[in-house]
Amino acid sequence: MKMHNTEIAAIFNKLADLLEIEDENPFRIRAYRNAARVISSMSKNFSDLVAENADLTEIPGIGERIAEKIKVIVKTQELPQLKDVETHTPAILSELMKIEGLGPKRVKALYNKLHIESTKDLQEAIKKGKVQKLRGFGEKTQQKIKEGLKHVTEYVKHFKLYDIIPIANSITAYLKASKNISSVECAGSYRRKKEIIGDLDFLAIAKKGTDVINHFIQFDEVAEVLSKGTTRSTVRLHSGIQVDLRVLPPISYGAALLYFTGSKAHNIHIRKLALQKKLKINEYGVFKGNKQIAGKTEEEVYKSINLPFIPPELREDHGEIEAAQKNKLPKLINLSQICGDLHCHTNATDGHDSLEIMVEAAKNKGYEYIAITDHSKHLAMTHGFDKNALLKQIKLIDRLNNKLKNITILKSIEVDILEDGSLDLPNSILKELDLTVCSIHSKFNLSSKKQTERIFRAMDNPFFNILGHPTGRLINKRQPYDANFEKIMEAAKERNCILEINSQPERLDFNDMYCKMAKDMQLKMVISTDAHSVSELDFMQLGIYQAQRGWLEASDVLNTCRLSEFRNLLKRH
DNA sequence: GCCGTTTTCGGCCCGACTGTTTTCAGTCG
Repeated sequence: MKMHNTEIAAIFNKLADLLEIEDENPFRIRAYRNAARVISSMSKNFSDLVAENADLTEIPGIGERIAEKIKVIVKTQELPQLKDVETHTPAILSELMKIEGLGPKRVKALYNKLHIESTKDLQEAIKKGKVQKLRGFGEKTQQKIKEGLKHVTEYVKHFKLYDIIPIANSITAYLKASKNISSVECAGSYRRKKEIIGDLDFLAIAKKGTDVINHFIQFDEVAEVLSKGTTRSTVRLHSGIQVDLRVLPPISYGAALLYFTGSKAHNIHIRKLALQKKLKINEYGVFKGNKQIAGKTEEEVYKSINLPFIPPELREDHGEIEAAQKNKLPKLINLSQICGDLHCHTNATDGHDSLEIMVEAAKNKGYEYIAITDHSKHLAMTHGFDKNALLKQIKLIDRLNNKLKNITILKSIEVDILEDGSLDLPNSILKELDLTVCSIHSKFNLSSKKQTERIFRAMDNPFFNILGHPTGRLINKRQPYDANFEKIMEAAKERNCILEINSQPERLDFNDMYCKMAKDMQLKMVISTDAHSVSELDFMQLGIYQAQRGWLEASDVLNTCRLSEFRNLLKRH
């Protein structure tokens, strides 16, 4: 069994939870949590790193001790130290820590005084009113834990960015309508454009906090007010998402925006740099002693520690601060640079709109080209094309291209990669096309070796151009298929094949880490929508966000090129 | 347990809100 990075990280997080309950050295605990974060955000698999005998201590946050532990975990699937801890602190207690309102101290008290080891024990103790009698707990705390217990299963879900956008917009509009508020920004992971959002963090600039907070909690969608002070409040909406609002004066706007945008790791790194310069950064500003020397804008804060502005999409402490220090931040790609969409379906297979309507919509977006990529026959449920159906579409496109002005339709297909790595249609027809998008839609469960070789073989076909949704993952639903994506990237580079960033909200595939890895390897990429209707052509923005998080510049993405150049870059040899 | 343009020892980001307390601990972000 190959351990995945998330599983290794989970072991360190669990160890950290249990040691926290045992009141261990908080810095050691922080080191474990930090390592867990680093491990889960690495694009390269630690099992492979260990197999290659790589020096893990070169990774920031991983020292000799943790490196040793990782090796043990990879080899034995467990960590003896965790087993030791579990002999006096049951592992299940780390589950209780996930309940809102319960931290290490309270979990410890519940375990020591009431022998509570499970959510069921906890429910019963609450029913009997035992919890509120514990020292330091009280009636309200017991009630809060009772509520927390309800939500632990109900709301332990994360929201896809696309689903959150309209919610964030409606809250922004609602807050902006208040005349007490001079500006509003949705910060947090939303501003960093993460694919998954846990909660929303709003920042409002106003002279008086109380009026703003009172306005906020009266928002229609608010189901429950979790906390409410003079400058800060937390609510839960009917949709289940938690929303924080923080109110600050204009002089702190930049510092606050930086602080609430995160990520936490980015902020910690920034603050450490400030300390080296004998400065203190908090959400109110940059301070020298007691004197505020910056904070009105984010630029000001960065400048105070000799850094240029760092775009929110990069703020993960994945090297952006070091890059900024060397003045080597990427010039991130943006939507206006896209010249065409290279993955679209029509109602000839499983799309909603006709070819003509899709093309017209692409033209209205100002695109110079659009590739029509209906499915191939293997996907029977989509009424995928056989050779004759594709031929018919090719002829239709030829006719349309003769009539159309200002846009060119590229003849294409999303052809299935079959189990043996062959493509679902013969080369005799593929050679008539301008390009192919080749994708896996079946047999997701092959072994890593077989899956990797399947894709190698597909890429060996001279008519293979773009690998569609390369990892096959569906956010919150399906893991990427087991394959060695680093080797696949190397193979793509050797063969001059292209990788797709699929902009469908539940795919966003490649993810940010693979994008960055592909950029570092100087691979060619395209950003496509996989649109099944006219409205889905708008998904391009989501793909752009993902590319920005992956540090991509226009020069990394082929569909920022004009048509003639794009055609040249498509050529395999 | 990690890390180093002040360090191989001695630091480790910083503040708001709540509830249970009579001055602060616990939790959260």
